[in-house]
Amino acid sequence: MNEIPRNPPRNPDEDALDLETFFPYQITLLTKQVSNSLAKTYVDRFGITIPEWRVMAALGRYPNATASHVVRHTGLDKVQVSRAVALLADKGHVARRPDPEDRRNAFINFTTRGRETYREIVPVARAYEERLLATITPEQRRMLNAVLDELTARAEEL
Amino acid sequence: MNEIPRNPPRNPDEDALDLETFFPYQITLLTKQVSNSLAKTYVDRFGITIPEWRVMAALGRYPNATASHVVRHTGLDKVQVSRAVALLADKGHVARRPDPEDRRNAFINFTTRGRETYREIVPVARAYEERLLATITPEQRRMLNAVLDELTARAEEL
DNA sequence: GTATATTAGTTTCAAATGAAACTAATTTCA
DNA sequence: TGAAATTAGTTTCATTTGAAACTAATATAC
Repeated sequence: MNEIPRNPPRNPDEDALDLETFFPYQITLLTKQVSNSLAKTYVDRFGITIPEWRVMAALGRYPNATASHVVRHTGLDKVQVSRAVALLADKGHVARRPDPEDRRNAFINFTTRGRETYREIVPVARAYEERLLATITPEQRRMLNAVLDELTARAEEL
Repeated sequence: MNEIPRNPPRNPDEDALDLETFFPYQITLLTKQVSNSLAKTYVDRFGITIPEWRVMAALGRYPNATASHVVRHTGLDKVQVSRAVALLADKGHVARRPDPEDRRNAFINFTTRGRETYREIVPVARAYEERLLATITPEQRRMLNAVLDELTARAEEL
């Protein structure tokens, strides 16, 4: 029989920190879980990565955006946006059109195919969120939403 | 004058998804912020990475742990633990002692120096968490804690 | 007007990541 | 027993990441 080694004794140090209740740890674990499931869904069902999905989400809201606009609306950095847009363009989901007024800019838009894919992904993303949040009350959802915004702003200050 | 390009028109698509209120997006942003600040603190002040800190946190709670125990208590995978432990050993923070009963196992423990470093980091980590959460009420903290646990369990199911 | 600085976006390079292969030790079972 | 399977932990390798360097275009300052 292959015995499972006993867990070592707990909390030898009075001031030991409990990782399980340490907020940065909790949120990191949850984010990893959520990102992995979503990434798998996006790749398996739509052949795109999370950065690509984020760019599409930004374009769904703010069409005819430049890469800089996408950066502002996705939390991705410019390198990630550049790469994600290039990949989406390869896949025929978006097209870039240079700005004749300032040729450093390029406006990014869905192709017909890209818009169709976007319209398929949105309900899938919403459904995932819905299932994830299904066990918490509407009141908790509101508070969670507000608290996350507050903490994100706070974290930027620190 | 270099004009800032206008933001493109908003919400052309009735069913467009708002990234800012999409839970997986919110939590990803917050986690990125928090991890980056903490990582910077740990590297600058203690010369260790987040995985190394997590291993130390696990050892503070569960001393004389094997790598498998550390995996269980940190949410890191075995590759990350193997590497983090190797780095901590190089830096003189931990030492490995083979289990004479089963020589596949090695017990990991703080060195004197490692324990001192751990005792310095804990209050810094707590202080960061405290400052981060300073603007939310104790009631919100409790709920946040409970909701994050609930959602992590839920995300594992999905 | 021309030189300098700035901006948009891309590419490069080095570090971080994690899946899969691997090594060594132990357990299982025929 | 001893061959096959399992387990602990490490190494390898391909991919992801982001900082910094770079290119091209435009704006600013002299």
